[in-house]
Formats: sequence, structure tokens, C-alpha cells
Amino acid sequence: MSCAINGKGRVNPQTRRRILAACTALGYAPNAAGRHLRLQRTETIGLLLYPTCASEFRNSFAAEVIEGLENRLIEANYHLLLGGYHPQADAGGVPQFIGQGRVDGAVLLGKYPEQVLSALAALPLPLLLLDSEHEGFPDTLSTDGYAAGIAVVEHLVALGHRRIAMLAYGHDFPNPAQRRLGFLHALHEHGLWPASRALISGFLGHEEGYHRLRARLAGDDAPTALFCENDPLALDLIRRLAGDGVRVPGQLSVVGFNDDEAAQSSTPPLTTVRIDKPGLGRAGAEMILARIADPQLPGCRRRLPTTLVVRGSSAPAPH
Amino acid sequence: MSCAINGKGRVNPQTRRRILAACTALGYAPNAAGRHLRLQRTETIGLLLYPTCASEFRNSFAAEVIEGLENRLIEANYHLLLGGYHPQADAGGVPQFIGQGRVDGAVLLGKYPEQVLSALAALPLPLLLLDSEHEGFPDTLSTDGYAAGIAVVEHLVALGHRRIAMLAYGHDFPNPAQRRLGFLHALHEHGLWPASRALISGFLGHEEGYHRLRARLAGDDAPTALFCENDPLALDLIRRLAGDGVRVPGQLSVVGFNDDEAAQSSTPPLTTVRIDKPGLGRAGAEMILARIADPQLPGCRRRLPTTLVVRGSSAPAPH
DNA sequence: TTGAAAGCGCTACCAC
DNA sequence: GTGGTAGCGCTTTCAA
Repeated sequence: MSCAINGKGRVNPQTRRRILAACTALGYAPNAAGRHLRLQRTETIGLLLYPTCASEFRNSFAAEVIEGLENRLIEANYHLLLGGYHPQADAGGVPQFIGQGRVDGAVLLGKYPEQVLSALAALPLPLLLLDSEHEGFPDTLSTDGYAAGIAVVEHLVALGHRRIAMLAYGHDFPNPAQRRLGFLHALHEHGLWPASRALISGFLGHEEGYHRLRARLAGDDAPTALFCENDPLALDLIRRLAGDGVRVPGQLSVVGFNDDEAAQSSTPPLTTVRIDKPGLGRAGAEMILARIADPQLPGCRRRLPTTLVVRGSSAPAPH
Repeated sequence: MSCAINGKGRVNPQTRRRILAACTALGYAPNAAGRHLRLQRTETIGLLLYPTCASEFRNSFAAEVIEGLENRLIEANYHLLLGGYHPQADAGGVPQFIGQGRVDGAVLLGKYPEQVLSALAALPLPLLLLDSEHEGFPDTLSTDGYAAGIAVVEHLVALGHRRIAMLAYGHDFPNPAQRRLGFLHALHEHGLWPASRALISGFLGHEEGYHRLRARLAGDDAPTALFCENDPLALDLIRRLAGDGVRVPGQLSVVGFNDDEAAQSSTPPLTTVRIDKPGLGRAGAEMILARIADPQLPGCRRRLPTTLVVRGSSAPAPH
């Protein structure tokens, strides 16, 4: 009977039909617990968010990635078990549901500190680090921030800009670091000013970042173009600049990163780097499923390409 | 042994210690599948979001509610299985994981259309409708929008306002409807203008809502205070009004609803109605756990109180 | 091609 | 207070 339902083995098509009809008639569906026990498989993937579910949910990036992830997993008859980080309940930084055999594997999304990441990497469980990179994880999927950094510079140089600055937060996450490296590499290739002049970094809030930027704009070698670490930063700066009478893109071209929803509807619309977030989620689902199917698989570290989306916030350099 | 681990029955404390020590030494933890099968319980709650997980995650309201929900469930050793709405996979509008015995109950969050809600209500599974109301569900938990609508009017009347308008979307969700009713009731109590003058509703986008508002402001009995259905609407209108030279609260007091994060940091800071979102989540967790523990329990429809938060966007009425 | 039966890991019960 | 055992519902194997 099980064969009939799951479409396996040798079953008379007529018998199968009869069984399936009876199932629907009786409203029968296989019980997951029995199935899990027998199969030694839960058909469930843990989705671990850091620091909390709420914090990541508010982040539209994570939300869109999860959408792609979920869609692909549902296709594979898999489900997502949600896990935030609960210091009180989780011994040693490792969430409860791991080790309970509650999930077949887990996807890690968020900005984990090194310590938590190391603890997680040591787990005997298929794991995928999504939108980040770490040497402890055989499987990671992120985006090519390096190439994106280069693409932004190429775009601005093509518009005639020579003094291009980048505004980067003071944290140290892998992908933003890649963007900086690509950005600086491209500047160097074009013989533009050195990193010490190009990089405005180390600030924490937008307020501070804006003050640093204003200071540079007031100098005699003010940048004519600005690459921001992400869209919220770019949009906030544009708003502040507008308030202080600096025209974008007239006096300063601004490029963001992420292509958040707000980037399209801002004034001016934001030139930015687009990440296919649902695509990232789907590819991640593929990777964790493959790892679960064959734990012996060699490690896989992928970086998906990004696309530069040119909108109104970047324009030819002023003479 | 099971007794020792789960802290049940009569076990010599010394034996228990010995067993627990062995468990940690061997890294043993009970397997969830076996446990679920034996207990006929999965210690898992479905979290169903509509229309998609991504859409609800972007909504900071849902994110915060989920945070409270999750925290309480973790305390009760429960987990959250995520479910979006997948028309292709879900027969008859009911998600896969229901009926598979994969969850002990489910929490429904989001703006479900009537049809889907009815299909869900018919399920033989403990369900909690969170932040909404529907006659088909014995258990619902929402907030007291009616009282909130009254509180807003009382606040504005105390500031000397007589011409108070409310801006409400064209959709028809239970809680906003309650807010409107409370608002209109309070207007009536104070002998202020009738619903036909007070309510600016039926629009869909902010653009349209703003045009409707401007038309009213241009009339000779322009409102001096405005109650908006939610904070994003209030904040967007204030921004548009500022762009057109209308001073808030100088010429027009504005009150929002939700106390989103942005309400605190806007200029001026927004007077709004605060909902304890994590509290709503925690209370919801409590309700679904109670229902699971005893399916015979009488139905429970709760509305949590809200708080008016007075900030800078409301001020005494101009003379 | 079909039906019968073993056993996945756990907990609750029962005899000691 | 302790250890042994039945059986949860499923899939898979094996014999008919």
C-alpha cells in the first residue's frame, strides 16, 4: 500500500487507483512521525536566523531569499523549521533542534559572530551558510561582491568620474569586504586615487557616515561619485544631501547595493547592484538538498553573479 | 531511563545524575521522530503566513509578533514549522503540512481572504487566528481596535480639535474596521461631524489617499486633525504634506496606528497607537498551547488593549 | 503482484 | 525504585 501511495515498486495500476481512491475517501494521509522514524529522515530543513527571527524578517533581503528557499523546498516535499538564536535554551550556541534529529540539515542566514559560526560548523549535520562565507563550512553560497565592486567602478568611470569614493560600515562581513576589494582593485586598474582617499569606512550609524561624507565633499578634491555599501545607506544619504542642497546626480552620483524595493521608487531612482534574492534562496535549497542526499559530496562554495541596474542616481561627471 | 531524562516518575536522584552524565558524555539526545511517534505529538506548531512568507516577513508587525510567539514556544519546548501559501502544492487552499500530522496546531497570521480562511477553519486541527477575527474560528487573538479608535478621538478632542478626519484604506480587514467604528462612535459621543464628513476611505494607494486628503484640506471646513489607519500611511502623508508646505502639527495634527519603529524617529515624531507585538505573540503561543493541551476547552476570543503614545505630530488645534 | 511481518527509537506501563 | 517490554505508524523486505 505504501508503494502505491509513494509511487514505488511494482503495483498494479488498477490496485493503485483503488488504494488512492480509498485514501481520499477516508481522508487518509501518511503520518509524518511514523514515516520519519522509519526513513530516518524528517524531510525538514532548519532555517536558522541570527540574531533573532524578528530581526532577520524585517530585513527584506532575508525575506526574499527565504521565499525562494521555501518554494524550492516545498517542491522537494521539504519543510522549513524556524530557529532563532536563544542563548538561554541553546547550550553552547547551538540551537536545540539540532541534535534532536528534528531536521535533516540547516540553512544559516544572518550576520553570525565568528564564535557562533565556529560552534555551528562543528556540528555533524549538513549545513549551508547562505549569503556569507566561512572556512569552517564546506558549503557556502553567496554573491560575487568582488565582481560587483568592479562593475560599479566601471560604470562610474564610463560616465567620466575620476574621484570615486566608497562608503562602508565599520563591521566586517565577508560580502561587503569583497565589494570593497573589487572596488579598490578597479580603482587601481584605472589609476585612480588610492584606498586611503577612496574609502570612507569605519562608521557605525548613518549620521556618522553622513558627517564623514560631508567633510570629504567640503574638501578641494571632493568625490564626484559615491558607492554605498547598501541601498538603505545610499537612500538615506541622498535624502540628507537633498536636505542640505546637494543635488544627486547633478553634483554627486550615488550607487547603492542590493536593489531593495525602495531603490526603484526613490527620487531619483537609485542606480544599484541587483541580487536575485529568490534565486539565491532556490540555489541554496538545491545545495542543502544535494548535501543531504549525499554527505560525501565534495564541498561546494558558490558565488552567484550580480547585475548592475542603472537608474537615475548616477550621471556623467560634472566638468 | 526516559523518566530520568524527562524528569518524570520515581527515579533515585543519584541514578538520574548518573544517567544524565552518561547522556552528555555520549552526546546522546532523544530522537525526535521516535518521540513524536510514541507521544502522538510533534511538539511543533505550524506558522502559516499569507500570502507568502516573504510578504509577511517584510512586515515589521508580523516579525515582532513572531518573535514573541517563538520565544514562548521555545520555553514550552515547542518549535515553529514555517508555511507559506503554495497554491500549486496545497489542495483546496490548505497547506500540505496540515493533515500530515506534522504539527500539533497552527497559528495563522496575515491578511487571508475569506475563502482561504473558511477552508482553514474547517480543519480538524487546533488553530489560532492571530491579529484577526473570524466567526469560523473558536480561538482568535487580536487587539482592541475599537477602544483604540475612541482613545485617539479623546486625545484629539482634549487638544481642542473639533474637525477630525480618518483616513482608511479600501480593504476590509476586521481590526481596521473596529478602529473606524470606535472612531465614529467617539465622534458621535462628542457631537462632532457625521461619518460622511469624517471618513476618507475607499482609496487604495497612498497617492490616491493623499489627493483625497488635499481636496478636503482645501475645503472651507478642513479637518484640523487626522487619524490614519496605520503608521506607514501617516508617515507618508506627513512627508507629502511637508513637501506641499503644510505644517504638522501646526496646521494639521496627525495620528498613526501600530507604533512602528519609524514612528519614533520621524520628523515630527508620530503620535500613534502602540501595540505590544511581542506580547501579542506570547499570548498567542499561550492560547494555542492551551488549545492543544485540551481540545475540549471553550473557544477563546481575546482582544489585547493598546496604548496611545503621544508624540510630536499632534498638538492643540489652531484657533 | 500481493500480503505479512520486522523494526526504526521512544515512552508508559507493569512486574519485580 | 528499577529494568523489561509493548506498541505508536510507517516502509521495506521477503515469502507466497
